Amino acid sequence: MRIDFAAELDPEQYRAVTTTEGPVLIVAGAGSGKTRVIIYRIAKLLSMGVPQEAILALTFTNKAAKEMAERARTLVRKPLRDLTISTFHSFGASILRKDIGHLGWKENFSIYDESDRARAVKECAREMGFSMDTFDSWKISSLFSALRAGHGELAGDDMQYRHLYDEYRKSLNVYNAVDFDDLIAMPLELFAAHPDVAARWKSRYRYVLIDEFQDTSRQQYDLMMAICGNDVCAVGDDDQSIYSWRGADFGNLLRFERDFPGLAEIRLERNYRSTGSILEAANAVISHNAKRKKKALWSPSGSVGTPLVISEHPDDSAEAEAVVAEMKKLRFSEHLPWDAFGILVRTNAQARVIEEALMETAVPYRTAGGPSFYQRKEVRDMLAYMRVAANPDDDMAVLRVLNVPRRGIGKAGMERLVGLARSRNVSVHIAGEMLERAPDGRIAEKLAAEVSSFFALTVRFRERVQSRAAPLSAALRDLVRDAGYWRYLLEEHRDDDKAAAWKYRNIELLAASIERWEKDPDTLDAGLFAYLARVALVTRDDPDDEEGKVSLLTIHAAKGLEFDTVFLPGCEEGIMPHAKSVEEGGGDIEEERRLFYVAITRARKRLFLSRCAARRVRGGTQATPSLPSSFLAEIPAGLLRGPESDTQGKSESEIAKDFFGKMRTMFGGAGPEKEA
DNA sequence: GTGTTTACTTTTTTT
DNA sequence: AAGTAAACAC
Repeated sequence: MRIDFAAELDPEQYRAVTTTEGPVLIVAGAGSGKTRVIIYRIAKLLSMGVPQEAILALTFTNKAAKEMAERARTLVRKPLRDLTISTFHSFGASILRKDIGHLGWKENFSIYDESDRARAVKECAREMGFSMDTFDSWKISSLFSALRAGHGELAGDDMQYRHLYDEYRKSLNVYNAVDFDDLIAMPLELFAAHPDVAARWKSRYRYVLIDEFQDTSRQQYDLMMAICGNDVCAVGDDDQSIYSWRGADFGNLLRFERDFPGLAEIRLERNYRSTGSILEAANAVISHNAKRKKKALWSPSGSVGTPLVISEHPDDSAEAEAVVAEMKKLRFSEHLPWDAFGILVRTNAQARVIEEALMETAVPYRTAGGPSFYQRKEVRDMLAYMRVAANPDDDMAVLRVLNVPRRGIGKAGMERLVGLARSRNVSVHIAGEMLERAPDGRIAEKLAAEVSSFFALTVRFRERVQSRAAPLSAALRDLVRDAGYWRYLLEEHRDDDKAAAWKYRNIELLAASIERWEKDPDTLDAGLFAYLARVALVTRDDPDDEEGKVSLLTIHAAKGLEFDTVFLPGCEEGIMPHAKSVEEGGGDIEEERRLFYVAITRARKRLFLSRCAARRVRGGTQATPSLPSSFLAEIPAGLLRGPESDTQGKSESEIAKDFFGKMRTMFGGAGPEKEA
């Protein structure tokens, strides 16, 4: 590895990379080469002879972790198998994987996502006799999540759930499961109760690097402090803090300065990404925030670029069509590939209309919104089978597939089992065994037999995988057959076998992706548990940057990315800033502004802002017409211009298309689509 | 015990 | 609009 650090980095970056000893805080503005600095820093450490296993880099999203690992490998040009680059949550999971025994869980614990969590909370509530018709398990379970993550508290009406919370926590232990928040909270508990274990982890990592530091929560900060020594480097930008709703606390920047008084603070304000107009707009907008470290991005190239374009539309589908039309125009006039465009939305719901427009015009696109592949019913069923195999006490998984395909265990049977389990404070698996040993009557006997044949299926699966008789993917394919799942799909969709085939295909895709993962040389542990831990933490598909496609993303998902041209539809009061953040109490307008800032700074050359008066909201049209976002007024007028007049620079067919587009929005309902 | 109909809410953002 | 959960019929 030969890297000329001084030549490949600017002076501030160079300092950030080479200040390897002692605490460092890097305040890195948008587009200042933050990821680059981290990658080079890792390379620097390795070039100094630091062993890979002594380096820990923590990021916030799977996507960032993956990208960082890939870029580091490319730069260093050798495999980095012993380097730890992971998210806080998966790092927490790996700590628990080794040492959860100290806390009274078993190593084969399951990781619950929010739907498992909500369901578990619901079970507990039912058990405790809450009236289920008014009980909102999603709401309560996210309250519990906040509680566990160390923000939010039980107050007022919510006090009644205190006992329920305790019950929920107990039930997780019975299920031998932990939830997302436990992945951070439990390692902290572990370290507090077992200093020897803490010392072992701490001694392993000599150099610790934290990315997106502004998005870390207080607990994550504590976890960092438990692991790191004095050679710790935090990289962040308070202006890009957009996760406070899940406990991110950019007060950690101040805390860090206080906890490491002698730290070196390095500021990266040189922006290599955007034109002068875009930077000026971004700086102007963010300067309205009172709570921030003062800084200003500047462009070393000094190019001004084109003004930002703002346009208004009668409704959201007209807005979507305008975005598509503009892209087609630029693609032609500037020879831009599709992947030069990013369409950034505040909410996933906004993406729908745009997706329709893209599909209609056959524009290739990728999206990170919407439920992930792993959320699909048939895929979740398969994962549930695997989870039961790994951890038979995982009741949420058991209840999901115990009668899928139908085994004649209906509502009554389920209630019987769950009732028995709850009364003895054991999992359904154990309850099934108890029933088998001491059945009372014919029905119980039959029930017990069915339950045990279900578990036998999963045990067989586990044994094959663990004895390495078959790789996971092959074992899964067999399981689909042995469980009769394929036949079940056919029966479920008797009237359209297309749907059945589609679902079967998804299962095949799952098996194929497992196979790929198993064969990947970077997979250190191709075991069942490792796989499940991995997929549990993937809540969203990170679309592998497919080339040649427009990106349609939420602003949150777009953080860290950049595009030649960015579209920002929905610049309306209520969307951006979002209504939920404007209303009384917990709302945080500054965070919304940061979100707007993040969106603006994704653009390299062109930025198109748009808004519309009427938006379609679940069926009907929105009650009151929307007003323009108050953030728009914060952009200096000199940087903005309106859309070009309709006919300018357009081909005849485009003009014609526009004409029909207008007709459609004026009269509605022209064409095959139905009107709400 | 299972299949069908009806009532109803929903996610702001993500690990 | 869509998808789920509960209510209802078989």
